[in-house]
Amino acid sequence: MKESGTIKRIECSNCPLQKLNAFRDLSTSELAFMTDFKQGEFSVDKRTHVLVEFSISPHVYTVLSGILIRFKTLEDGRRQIVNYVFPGDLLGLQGAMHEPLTHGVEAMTDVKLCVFSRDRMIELFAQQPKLGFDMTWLVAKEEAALDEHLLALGQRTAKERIAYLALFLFLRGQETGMTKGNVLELAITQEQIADTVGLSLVHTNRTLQWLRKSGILTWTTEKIEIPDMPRAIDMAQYDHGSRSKRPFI
Amino acid sequence: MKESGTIKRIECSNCPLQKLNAFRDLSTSELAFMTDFKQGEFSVDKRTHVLVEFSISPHVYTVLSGILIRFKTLEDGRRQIVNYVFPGDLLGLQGAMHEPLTHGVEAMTDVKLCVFSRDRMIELFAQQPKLGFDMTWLVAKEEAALDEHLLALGQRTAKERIAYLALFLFLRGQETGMTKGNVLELAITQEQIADTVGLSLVHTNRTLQWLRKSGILTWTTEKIEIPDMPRAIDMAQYDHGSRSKRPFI
DNA sequence: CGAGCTTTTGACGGTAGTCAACTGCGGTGG
DNA sequence: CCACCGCAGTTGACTACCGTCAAAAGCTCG
Repeated sequence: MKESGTIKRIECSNCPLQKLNAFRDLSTSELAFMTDFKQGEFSVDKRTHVLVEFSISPHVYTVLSGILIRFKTLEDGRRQIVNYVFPGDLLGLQGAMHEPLTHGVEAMTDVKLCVFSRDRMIELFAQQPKLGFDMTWLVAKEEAALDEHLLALGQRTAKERIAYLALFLFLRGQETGMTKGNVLELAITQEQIADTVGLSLVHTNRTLQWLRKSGILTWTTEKIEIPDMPRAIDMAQYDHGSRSKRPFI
Repeated sequence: MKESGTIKRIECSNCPLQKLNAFRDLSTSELAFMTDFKQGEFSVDKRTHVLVEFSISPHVYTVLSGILIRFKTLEDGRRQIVNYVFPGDLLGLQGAMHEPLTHGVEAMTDVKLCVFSRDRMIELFAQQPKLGFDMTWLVAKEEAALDEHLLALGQRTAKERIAYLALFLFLRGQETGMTKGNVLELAITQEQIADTVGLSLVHTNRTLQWLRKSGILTWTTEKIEIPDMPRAIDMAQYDHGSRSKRPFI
């Protein structure tokens, strides 16, 4: 559990996310506001714990690059990964101002974050209503993703769940330009997969082998490869849903 | 699947939710704005489908009274109830303006809703930034609840899950003044419970009997009774979390 | 080379799903 | 009036999916 990070400032007008066509364009006024509003950048190494469950954080973040996990734990140590955080997503937006976090966040890859002050959040809503609106939209988008995860955990079988998760990660990676062909390079352990889909490590391993042998998808420690997309979608009962442009902050 | 409803207008300053101490007080300016912003009220009967999955809705709602469920379905008919909607909660806030809904909503009791125009939502953010901020907070609050549900489905056993759900419903009912002592009157079928916790109907039934015989909680068709609260909390590994005042719209 | 982590394999047991039938209750209509 | 129906809850028998325990095999790294 390393601790690391540096703070520096770059122009929002050069924000790398602007280039991705999954995100809407910001006006010059919005860009100017964001450049001022932003406190700086924060680079964290892989495996760093960015936010600690039950602690209080004065910051809100936006992901510039990299992937993180959000998770919750039970007293006896059982852990549930509740979602994966991709570039453009918000981080640490808890209900109230000074409440303890209800989940932890850990970087799965090296990550760059934009840092904002939690206390100044209201300024964004006051001065740039459209950005405030977008923020609500972003949170609502994540809520919709959690609905999907709940559907997976509650109704899908082991094979379906893992195929669903592979597709979910692959497609989100694709949106943010992290895929090459039908493969997403992402270091993930089988224990993390197990903690996401609510299966034991052993059963997760066996299910992964089954999916591999069936030719539907190959999921190794360092990458997800989906050679037979139609069959994967079928196996996962995956609903594409609408993939309109996301707002971003 | 009845269809019913009436539209009428009442003053937001008389909003019954204001009286509950789970909600923050609105300023007179905010109340004035809301009274204008609100399109009217919508009364729906128990069992009515308020929002239909995959359809497009021009409205956003707030719950004045009653309880509803949000659910998603798989093509083969499997259904997952993703959350319960209580007074003060938002309804139908999808990401974009004109995207099809990703979940359906059904009234579990007779319900009164406040109706707002989806297209005019941006006005709320522009004219009452604090309300816009509150709206984001509300969505974030629900997201936190979904995180909890995911933890339950992914990590908890059958007994724990059902105890968790009973507590969750009871406590939310308590917040909104719907409980009497240690009982919440709420008509719910075992099939609905099963579809929430991701267990089969038969196993749900057996688990309910086990919890009843153990004296932890009695959950019948028409009410939830929790005679032994400490043991229920222990069984569910329930984390109270912070119960600060919610914003409301 | 050994330490530690991740993946893999085997054996066994238990929790939970499926199938099917039966009960109890309220509503409806012959 | 009561037979009949539909719905919700309950029960039994059987199955199987998945969890647990344990150990071994691969890997990376110091």
